[in-house]
Amino acid sequence: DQTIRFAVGDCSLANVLIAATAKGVCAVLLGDDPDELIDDLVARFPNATLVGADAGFEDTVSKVIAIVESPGHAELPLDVKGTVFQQRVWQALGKIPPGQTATYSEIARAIGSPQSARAVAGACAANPVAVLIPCHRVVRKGGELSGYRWGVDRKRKLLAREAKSAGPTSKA
DNA sequence: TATTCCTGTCCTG
DNA sequence: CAGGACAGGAATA
Repeated sequence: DQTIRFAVGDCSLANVLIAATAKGVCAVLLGDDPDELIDDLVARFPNATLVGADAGFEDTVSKVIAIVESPGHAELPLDVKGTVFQQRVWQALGKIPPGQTATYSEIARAIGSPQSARAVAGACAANPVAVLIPCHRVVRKGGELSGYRWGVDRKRKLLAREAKSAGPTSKA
C-alpha cells in the first residue's frame, strides 16, 4: 500500500493528470475530462491512498507538462511497475530519440523476442506513464498509426510536434 | 487476398 | 483453469 499524490493540469493537447509516489512519477494520464482521468487513476491503483497535490508537487507537475509540450526536454524519476516483459519494452521505448519512431517488431527484436510484436503492443497499451515512456513513438510497420491508448489523433499530434521540434532534417 | 499461427496480458466464464 | 480479445506481423494456401 502506498500514498500517491496527484494533480490535474492541462497542455495544448488535453488535460493531464500527474501522479507520483515518494519514489517518482507513477502515472501520467491524458484525457478531455479531469474526472475521467481521476477515475482512471483510481482504477489503476485501487489499493493506494490518493492525496491532492501538496507544496512542492507543482514543480513535478510543471516538469511533466514541459516534457509533454516539448519531449526530450528532461527526465524525471519514474516509479512504474509491471511484468518483466513490460519493463523490458518500456526500457526499449525510452531509447527512441524524440522525433523518431520505431515499429512494434523492432521493439520486439530489441528485447529479444522477435515474434512478440503483438505482445509488445500490449505492453505499450499497459504503459501508465504517457509521453514520459514514449509509447506514442511506436507505430505499425509501414509507418501507419494503428492505435493509441489515449487516442490515435493525440498520438498523431504528438508525433507531428516532435518531428517538427527535432528538426525537419529528414530528406529536406 | 484470406487464413492461421505466434506472443504476453488481461478479462470473462 | 480454459477461452477469447488486443495498438502486430510473418508465413502459408
